[in-house]
Formats: sequence, structure tokens, C-alpha cells
Amino acid sequence: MGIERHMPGRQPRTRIQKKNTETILEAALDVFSQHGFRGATLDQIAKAAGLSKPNLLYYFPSKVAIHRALIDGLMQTWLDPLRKMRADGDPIEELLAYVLRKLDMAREYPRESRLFANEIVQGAPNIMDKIEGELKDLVEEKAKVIEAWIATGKIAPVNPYHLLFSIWSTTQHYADFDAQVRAILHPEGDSHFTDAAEYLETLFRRMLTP
Amino acid sequence: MGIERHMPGRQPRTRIQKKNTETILEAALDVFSQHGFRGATLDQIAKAAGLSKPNLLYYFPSKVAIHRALIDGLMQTWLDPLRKMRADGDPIEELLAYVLRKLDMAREYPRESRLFANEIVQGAPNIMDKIEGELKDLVEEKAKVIEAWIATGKIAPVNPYHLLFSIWSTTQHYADFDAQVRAILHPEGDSHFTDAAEYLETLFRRMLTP
DNA sequence: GTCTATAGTTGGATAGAC
DNA sequence: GTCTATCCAACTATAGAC
Repeated sequence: MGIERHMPGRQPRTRIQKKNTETILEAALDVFSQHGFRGATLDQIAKAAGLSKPNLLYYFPSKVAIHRALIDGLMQTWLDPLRKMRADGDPIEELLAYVLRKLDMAREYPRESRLFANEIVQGAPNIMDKIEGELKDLVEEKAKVIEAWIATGKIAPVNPYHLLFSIWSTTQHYADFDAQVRAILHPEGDSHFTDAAEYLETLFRRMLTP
Repeated sequence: MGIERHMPGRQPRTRIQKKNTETILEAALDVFSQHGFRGATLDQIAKAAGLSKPNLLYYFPSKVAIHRALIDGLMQTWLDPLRKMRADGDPIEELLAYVLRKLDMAREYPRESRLFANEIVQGAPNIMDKIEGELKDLVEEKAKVIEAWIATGKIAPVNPYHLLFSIWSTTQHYADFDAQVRAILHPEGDSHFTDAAEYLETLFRRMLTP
């Protein structure tokens, strides 16, 4: 092997490095999503990962580096549901499928949703570049698709940007405001997601039907 | 006056005490809403209030006390729009008026919205009692009103809880995710709220019309 | 009532042994 | 690669002069 550069956070080489890197990111997702960046401590992450604090910093150079690695790795997953919306499908069914995919994300990846929510509520200090880049580009592209659907009378005329905002907000609400939702509904497990799916499908079907 | 108990944080007596208490709470709202509880520091609040750090702690016994006083003082304001929804008005117009009041709150009081959002995203550690108390009671009451409107065929049948969730999420989105909204729309000032109002009125009118 | 100075803790990051 | 010990900066809160 000879001399090896120490950048395991970027390029995990060995199996043990890869495993530890993933363990740390998993623990960091837990802690960052629950307490926000400033509220999270390396001690908490280390404990959750079952490693010592210095060992964390062997794999990542700093606290911000862990946070950044998390966000970079999750951004694609987060944009995926919108990417999958096909311009050549049935417009209403494509949009409703998007709504349900987004709701599924809120149910299956609530920590990821709260990670982003924490960031954006506080002004998106660490991800503004990605919002203004990847996200904005994707939104512009899909807004054009929606406008084309409107132009051909396939869906009712709506502001495509505010349509997307309302899809994001209504679905992510079940992850980001989970504490409030559960306090009001006190559901068993995720049972309320069934009602949510039915409600949101009705909401957007009525909005979009010409 | 004789011996005076030092509890200015709770019971401001003199004019200067009242003024300083309000100045502190105003500054604290700025800082807490932008950085969350852990992310906010007394230095930031003191600087924003134009006072020294120890002087802050003369009026409030601790950092948490400032936060608690803020939330206690704002909870009523926050529930007001829903309280104003009258059971004896025209159902659809009452609900749409509620939507627009809530959107107005997001425009006029974005800091308050983000203060609550920060809390709830992180599991509502400091306001769960109020969510399970005042908020839940109010929601139960208004859910009954909505169900009565459905029973008499005044509005389309919908799950009242999820209806309220969707009203909260769509309107508060413009305050809580302001950074993202502006990055995508880059509006001048609050100009996008006009489009949002039109969109949301259409959305909920179509949802509720029998 | 308000300030300077500081005590007491916590948290991010490093040193160095193994 | 991993740990113990530790440094140093930041932060909440208090002491005490004015």
C-alpha cells in the first residue's frame, strides 16, 4: 500500500472504512435531524455511532464536514420523486403519483425531511447553493412541463410553482411536524398516512381536473 | 415602594422595565426564529436588543426563560385565526377566510412562524404541553364544526384533521421555507403572496365545494 | 439598573500513546 | 485505527462595582 493519503471521509478505501463512514453518517442523520446543526454535538453523534469523538474526526475532518457529506449524499434521493415525473405520461396521474411518492418519502425518510427542514427554516445557510442550482433547475424544467399540460387543456390552469410548493408542504408536513400531527391524532404507528394519502389524492385531483 | 421583589420578567412594574422587557423579547424573536434555541446565543440577543448580556439576565433569569416567555406570549396570537372561524357563517367562506388569515400571518409574522417551526421540527420539546392542551382542544372543537358542515352537505366530505393540516402546511410554508421559496421565485418583496393567495383560494375552494 | 470582569461548563478539535 | 487526555474557544450565568 505504501503511503496513503488520509481522506477516508471522501474516498473510503477499505471495507472497515466504508462501514465506519456509513455508521457515522447514519448516527449523524439521527442527531442532526433531531437537533439541527448547532444543536447537535459530536458527543451525541459519537455515542450514537458507538465510536469515540476523536475517531469520528479521523473519518471526517470536522463537524461541518459530516453535515455536508450527509446533505450531499441525500440531495439526489430527495429530488428523485420529482425527477420521475414524466412529461409523456397522463398529466393528472403523473402529478398524483408524484404527490404519493412524496408522501411515501415523508413516511419512510422522516429524518431526511427534518434534516432539510432544519436547514431551510434557518435560512438554508449550508445548502443555498444546491437550492439555487440543482433544485431550481429541476423546478424550472418541471414547471415548463406543467405549463404545457395546462396549454393543452390536460389539467386545470394553475400556477405551477405554487402547485409544487403546496405538494411539498402538504406531504413533508407529516415528517417535519410529526410531533404535532401525532399529538393531535395520536395514531398507532403510521396508520394516519393512509388517511393522509386519501385526503391528498382527493385534494390535488380536484385541483387539477379541468 | 419599600422592598420590591425582583421578578421583572414576569411582572414588569415600571415603564422602563416594560419597555426593556419588550425590547428583549423582540430581539429574542429575531434571534431564536433565525437560529433555533440552541443556535441562538445571549450575546446575539443582547446585541440585537442594545443591552449588555448581564442586563438581559436581570430581566429574565435564564435563556430558557426568555424563550418560554416568547412562546407563551405568542401562542394566543398563533391560534387566533382558527378561533375566529365561526360555526354560524357560510362554511366555505369561513374556511377560505381562515386560509387567507393564515397566509396573512405567514406574511406579517414570519419570525413567529419560524419560531414555532423550529420547535416542532425538533420534537416540540418546550411546547408539547401547549400542543396537547390549547391547540388540541381548539382543533377538536373546530373539527366538530367542520363535520357538522359536512353532515348538512354545506361542504364536500373531507377528513377535517387533514384539511386543517393542509391549511397549516400550505400557508406556513411561505414563512418557514421562505429561503427556498425566494430562491426559486426571486420575488420582489412580498409580491409572490398575491399569487399564493389566489392559488390557495382556488385549491381549497375546489376541495370544499360539494 | 447597568456595566466590566470572571467563574464554570460545554463542545470542537488536536496530541500522542498504543 | 482507536483511544485517553487535553487544549482552547464559546457560551451561560454570576459577582460586584457604580
